[in-house]
Amino acid sequence: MKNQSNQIETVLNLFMAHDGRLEVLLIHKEEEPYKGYWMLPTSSVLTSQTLEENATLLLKNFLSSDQVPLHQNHTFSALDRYPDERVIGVSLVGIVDTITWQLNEALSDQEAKWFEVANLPKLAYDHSEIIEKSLEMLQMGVKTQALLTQFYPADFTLPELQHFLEMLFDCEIDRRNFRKRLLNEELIEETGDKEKGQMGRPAKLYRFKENKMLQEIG
Amino acid sequence: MKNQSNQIETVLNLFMAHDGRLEVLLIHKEEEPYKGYWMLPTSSVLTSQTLEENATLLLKNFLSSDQVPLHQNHTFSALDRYPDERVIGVSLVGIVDTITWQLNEALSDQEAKWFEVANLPKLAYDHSEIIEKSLEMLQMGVKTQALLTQFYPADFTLPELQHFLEMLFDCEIDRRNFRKRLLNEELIEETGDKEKGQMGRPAKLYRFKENKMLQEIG
DNA sequence: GCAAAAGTGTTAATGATACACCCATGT
DNA sequence: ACATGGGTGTATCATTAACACTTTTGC
Repeated sequence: MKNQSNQIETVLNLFMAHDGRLEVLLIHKEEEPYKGYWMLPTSSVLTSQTLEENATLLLKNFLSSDQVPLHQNHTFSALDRYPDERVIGVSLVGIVDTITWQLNEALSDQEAKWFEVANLPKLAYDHSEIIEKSLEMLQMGVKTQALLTQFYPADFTLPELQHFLEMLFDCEIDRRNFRKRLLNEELIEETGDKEKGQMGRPAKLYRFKENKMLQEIG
Repeated sequence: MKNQSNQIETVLNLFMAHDGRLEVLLIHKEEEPYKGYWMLPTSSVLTSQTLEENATLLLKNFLSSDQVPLHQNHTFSALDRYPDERVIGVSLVGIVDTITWQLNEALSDQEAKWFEVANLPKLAYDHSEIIEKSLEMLQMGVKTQALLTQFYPADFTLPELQHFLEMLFDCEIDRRNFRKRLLNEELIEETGDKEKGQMGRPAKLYRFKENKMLQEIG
């Protein structure tokens, strides 16, 4: 009972907001089991690493930056997670902002790709369930903590932000009230610049001012 | 890298609301390290168990009931959690209501005891940090999910409930507004009975009606 | 009848919702 | 000048916050 050993892995959920859409990074599985499926990146945890250290190393395989704060989520321990052995998976969620994001150039689209969350391919293992949980965490985090600023650290437009939230919470938000609220509560400020290259009137660019964040959306 | 093995334990956080106070179950450590300290119950996880199964077995050592739903919280992996080896600890939170609670009679006060959270003894390992995280989770859960009904499934008084929330969120709540809100939103109903044996006017007893729950407190 | 704690209503302020027209750009 | 999408203001409604006196019990 005392020296029972388990295999543990971290499961990395990297999310990005792209044009008001939510995307997740998946890699292509080249071997059985689940050959041809896509999956979240995973990595076995050594006894000399914390979960966060392990996942940060894993992250460096995919991004040019390792400055992505990771948020631990649920730990999955179902006996049939893997076909053969029991592997405990700890899910860690990272938010990649649109400025920092750079997929490692050594990786081809065949190997690793951003997928829109609303339109995922067949997923290996229990990764579909893991992503589901991560989405719940993102909703929670955007409401209560400052996760939104991690998606949009700077230079976002209000329509962009609005569409992102509408998608994440599957709801509709009134443009005028949304803008009014963010400005009245002095959460954001204009950068002075405007978006370019879109159709119609160009949108002003904003950034968040402080760390207080939206209390309720959706 | 593939067959790296880790030791995993569950860490059981049992909470109870008692007279509007929040209490946690601790056991007394009889051996080094941390001899004489108190700690949360823990149990090594076998490869044949899920975390929840393991913690449910652990729970049966302390309570006469095993009908306590467990809520998984954070997983702790710091390298120095234990003095000698690295043990990953998964924290699980259970809420014991005032009706179901029965400490296993084989246990003396020397072995296992409920402690008020505001007044804890010296804690072994990182259990102080673990309890801290659990409290955050309880706050969250009481706000958004129906965790409050798990603390008070039935026959509570409104002052009792109010004091519990005031303690948990470290805030003050107006009696009249609190009562009005719960009744207006039709969350609770009178049982018809009244509290007995207290000083002053006896309080009416209530129970929750449905599963919708308070949205915002504190 | 006195102390202790529970129960009750009204008003003011604040925040949320609903809604329609004008403005800046590219073609 | 027209199509596209972004920016703006006001009135109403709902929710929250503030506040003091009366009622029921035990002693």
